[in-house]
Amino acid sequence: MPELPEVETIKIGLAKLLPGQTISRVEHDWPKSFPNAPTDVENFLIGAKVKEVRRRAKVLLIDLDSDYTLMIHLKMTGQLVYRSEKDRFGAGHPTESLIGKLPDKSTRVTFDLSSAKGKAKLFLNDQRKFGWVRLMPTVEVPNVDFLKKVGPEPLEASFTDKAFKQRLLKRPNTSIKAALLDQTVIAGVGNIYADESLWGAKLHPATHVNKVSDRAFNILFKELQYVLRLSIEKGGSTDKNYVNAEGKKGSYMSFARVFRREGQACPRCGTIIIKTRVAGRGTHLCPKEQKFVGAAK
DNA sequence: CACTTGACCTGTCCGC
DNA sequence: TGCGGACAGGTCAAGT
Repeated sequence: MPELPEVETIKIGLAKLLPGQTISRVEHDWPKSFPNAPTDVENFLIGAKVKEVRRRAKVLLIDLDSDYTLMIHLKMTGQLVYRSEKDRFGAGHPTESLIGKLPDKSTRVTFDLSSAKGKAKLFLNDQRKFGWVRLMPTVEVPNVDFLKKVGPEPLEASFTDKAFKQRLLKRPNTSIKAALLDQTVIAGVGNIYADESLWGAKLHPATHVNKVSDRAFNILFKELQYVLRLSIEKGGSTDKNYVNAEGKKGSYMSFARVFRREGQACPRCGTIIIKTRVAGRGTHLCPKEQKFVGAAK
């Protein structure tokens, strides 16, 4: 569920909190959450100081002054929550907070941090255990399979409508929704923003890519950028358990037009929004405005 | 090769 | 109330 806007929101939060902090200890209770921890932690993690926090696609990168990087993928239910000692590591925030005392039963990895300002902890929580952290030399980051194959960032200024169309046409015979979700086509789009942008462009998610007109590509591009930017501004989407670096929810869901709004009125035409299945995913659409125009020839 | 489906997991919800 | 099964959806591996 963390998609581009959610991971970006966490990145913005951690970028204010982590740089300058030294990692003093790490614990993990689920080996798959931190596969290479045993071999590299002592030498390259403990005692290292955080230099910078970055994001690429849905991946978070925490660069350390040991020239190692923590690469983190939250997959579906991952949370990365920072608590300072002042917060007693878990009093919780009075408002907007989804989680209370930490660690909780979904905590998989705990990093202890220290700086001149005091002690803190960073918790990787993950109910479903799909997420992971890996430690690797910073220079190796670009060579990780996923990052070698992943497509361009949709909000980069250099990413144009022309490039958008070109990338999607890499998958001419699949549905436009499957192409949007394909991380090797474009980085960072998941189920929420695929549905939201397709509604914006009045495109049926099952429309085959080679049936999409130039005009529709251009509108879809603008709509995708719009929903991603709006969501970052609103702190992301909290559907079930997404929270930012401070444990707070994002509010995009109250601005969503179709996602999780089956049974409600389409904001443009009033038709009841339906939920169906496209590209193996739950898919929300307005059946009047998003007509299926036919499969590829 | 292009594309789709299943596995990885756990919590929640729905029907019986 | 309890219980089985479907469902949630990011990515990789396996299948068509």
